[in-house]
Amino acid sequence: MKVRNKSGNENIKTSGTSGTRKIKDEPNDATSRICLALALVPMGRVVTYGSLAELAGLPRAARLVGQTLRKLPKDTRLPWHRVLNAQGKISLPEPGAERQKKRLENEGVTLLNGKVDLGIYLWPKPGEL
DNA sequence: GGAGTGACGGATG
DNA sequence: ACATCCGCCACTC
Repeated sequence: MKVRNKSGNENIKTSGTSGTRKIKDEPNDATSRICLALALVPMGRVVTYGSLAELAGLPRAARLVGQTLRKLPKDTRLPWHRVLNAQGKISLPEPGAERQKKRLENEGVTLLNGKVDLGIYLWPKPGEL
């Protein structure tokens, strides 16, 4: 039996009571919801950090998305490569940027001059969700 | 409990 | 279109 969640089981605990949380914490922590929202992104489509945060119910927490993705394990099945910044460009420094680009093109996402046309690939489109 | 941080975003120059 | 600055939010030390 393989451990699909090496730490997944309770990987994201601690922060529950981080303090900033005033009333009760919601069913899921922010990090968890970001992962869930990310899992919904269909292949061949992309989302921006900001929109993903919003989809996760965390408007304005775009940076959180970045920090969260940063912590993702290498073997994660989440489509982290479908996340781009609001400019339609890859934010990842160097190491992963190339891999991300390759994966995107592999899914049919065309990068023009290193940029993706969000008007076409951004998910969800109005009325689509 | 407090300060620093970041795979961002939007406004400005 | 590009570079810079400031603001945001939750996480980490």
